[in-house]
Amino acid sequence: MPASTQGGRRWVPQAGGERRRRAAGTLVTGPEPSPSAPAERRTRTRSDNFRTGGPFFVLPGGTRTPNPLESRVRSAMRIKVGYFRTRSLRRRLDRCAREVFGWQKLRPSQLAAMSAVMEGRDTIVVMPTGAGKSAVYQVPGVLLEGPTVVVSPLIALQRDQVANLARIEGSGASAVNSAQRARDNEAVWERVREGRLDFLFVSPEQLAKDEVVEQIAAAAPALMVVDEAHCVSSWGYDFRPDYLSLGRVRERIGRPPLLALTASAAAPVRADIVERLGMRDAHEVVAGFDRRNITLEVVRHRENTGKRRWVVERAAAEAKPGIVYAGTRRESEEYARELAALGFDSAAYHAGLSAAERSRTHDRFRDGELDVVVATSAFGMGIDKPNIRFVLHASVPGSLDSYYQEIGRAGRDGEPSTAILAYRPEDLGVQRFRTGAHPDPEVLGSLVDTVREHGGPVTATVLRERTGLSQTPLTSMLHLLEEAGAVTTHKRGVRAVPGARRDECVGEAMRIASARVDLERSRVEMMRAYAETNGCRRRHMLGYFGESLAEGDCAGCDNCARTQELRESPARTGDILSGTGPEPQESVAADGLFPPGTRVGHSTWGEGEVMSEEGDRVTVLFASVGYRTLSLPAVKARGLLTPVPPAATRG
DNA sequence: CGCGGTACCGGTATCGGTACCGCGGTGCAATACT
Repeated sequence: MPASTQGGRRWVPQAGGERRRRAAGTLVTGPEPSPSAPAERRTRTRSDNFRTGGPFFVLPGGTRTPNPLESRVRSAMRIKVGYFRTRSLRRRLDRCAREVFGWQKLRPSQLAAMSAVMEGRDTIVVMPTGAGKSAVYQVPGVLLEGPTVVVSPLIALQRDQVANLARIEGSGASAVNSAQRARDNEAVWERVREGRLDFLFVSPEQLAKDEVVEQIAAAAPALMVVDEAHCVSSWGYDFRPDYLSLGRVRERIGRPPLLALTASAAAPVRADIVERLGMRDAHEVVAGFDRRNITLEVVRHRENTGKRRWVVERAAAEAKPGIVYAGTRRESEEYARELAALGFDSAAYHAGLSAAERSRTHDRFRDGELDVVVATSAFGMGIDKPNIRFVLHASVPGSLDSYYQEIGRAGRDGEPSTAILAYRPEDLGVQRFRTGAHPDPEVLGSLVDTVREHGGPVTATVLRERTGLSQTPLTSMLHLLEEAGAVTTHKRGVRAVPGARRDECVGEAMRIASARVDLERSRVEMMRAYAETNGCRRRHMLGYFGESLAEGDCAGCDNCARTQELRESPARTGDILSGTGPEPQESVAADGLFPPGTRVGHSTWGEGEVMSEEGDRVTVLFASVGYRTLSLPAVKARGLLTPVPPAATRG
């Protein structure tokens, strides 16, 4: 054992700025790294040394011949080697978690994800808030030789993570961003060059700069992490396009394994992340979505004024603290004012407020000085307050992914909490608007012409002036045209692809855009279905994420509570059923003809995957058109869906 | 798509109805200015 066991403690950093990992040298496979040869480091950390023999004998002269014993030998070895490899790897991970981070026990899903990362596999992890997602890169980041690059969407988030890791003795973590002085950023690069940094936090925009990519490449990173990876899919196409270039960045920095982390992503979002980031043979770890201490409730409203009054009253009545999500900035301020008028400590939070005001609200909420924050979707990422008792949506979000993400901020302490949605079908209008319309082929065509006429590379600013388009639609259209092969983006601007046929490219761009808009709209429709279902909301939501819930296993939703109530007091059944309230549906046991995950084919919509079967309806996610819900009797009577053999299985 | 604000009109009302218009969410980084 090395000297690091002195004093009964391992992992103590040696004096003189020596890296902690050297003190714990036994945990690193292979010889000590030589500071003069940084590029060699990464190769030793992979588990190649565990690989077993190949399927060929190499004969003298270099000819290969199939190994007749190969399959038998290999399968026998795989069992043994695989077992020991897994066991020793897990022991290392467990030990590091315990001794470095002080976590007594890792969850099986955390271990599975970490093991995949340590083996050098591309991995996508979907874990609900509070399940320890960060640990999945932190532990391997300490064990692997070479820095870990973490792509994080918000500077505030980078700060939190750096501060978090700073508490770990001897671990080096820093961020590079525009909020820091140039001198401080340079000091970080200095530490990267000297190999004294374990974790480097950057935004996707930083990675759009050549000098940043080059410096990272020179450091031979061992792992690239994309935190809050749903941003790739939700922001990449229009709002923050640099998210779509992360796959290319990964190639340029030496193609380290890639780990994507998110709290909320249904099947099409996961598939989009994997594709956009260029992940190969991605290992998928999806932990349970069911947050059993959160009760689900939807209250339907007809009138807007009635709904607004109800929202204020409900927020006032709920146990504090809580978050109210509003659909617009203006509404968030109005609700905050009304709650304040009732004597509550409340504040609005949205992107239109000054940075100072936002961070003050954030801090006051964290420190328990606020009862309620009324926010737009700007509030959320990086909120890890454990005791949020309710999340009340005053307006319906644009997808169940967003909704799940937002209500997931409640009850991280495991105590009972409530997620309430004040639902008006009209509110879906603004969400449909936000999904974007099908682009106008004439606008696309003239954009191509404008780029062509310019000759050389043209910047987005110039294009905005020439076309009169604002940033978001322009970015979205340029991406479409790039995907369609009409233009390319360079450091210095957009350039036309020589020889590309204008009308064909516009047609192709229209096709891509239509598919995307259709998918987005079908996601809005899935949100509607959740709000309007008479069945178990929990089962409905879990089904959306591809998880099934046994009959009667709901941990609390308004519809199940209502059904229960009916069962216990049948005398009232008649009243309620004939009344004007929502009709409680007798839950019909699904007949299991199309269990979630089944691949099916449809004559018009092509291939799809069954998401959920509920009552007499089956919801299928089609590659071409997004989500569609079909009536089971019709499916059966007309043979609408045919089973398709599985294309690929989840890892 | 739906909402709120404004202009306009009828017929002469610090009114009431209607038509129309503009707006709606998310952040990085770099730049110009104090």
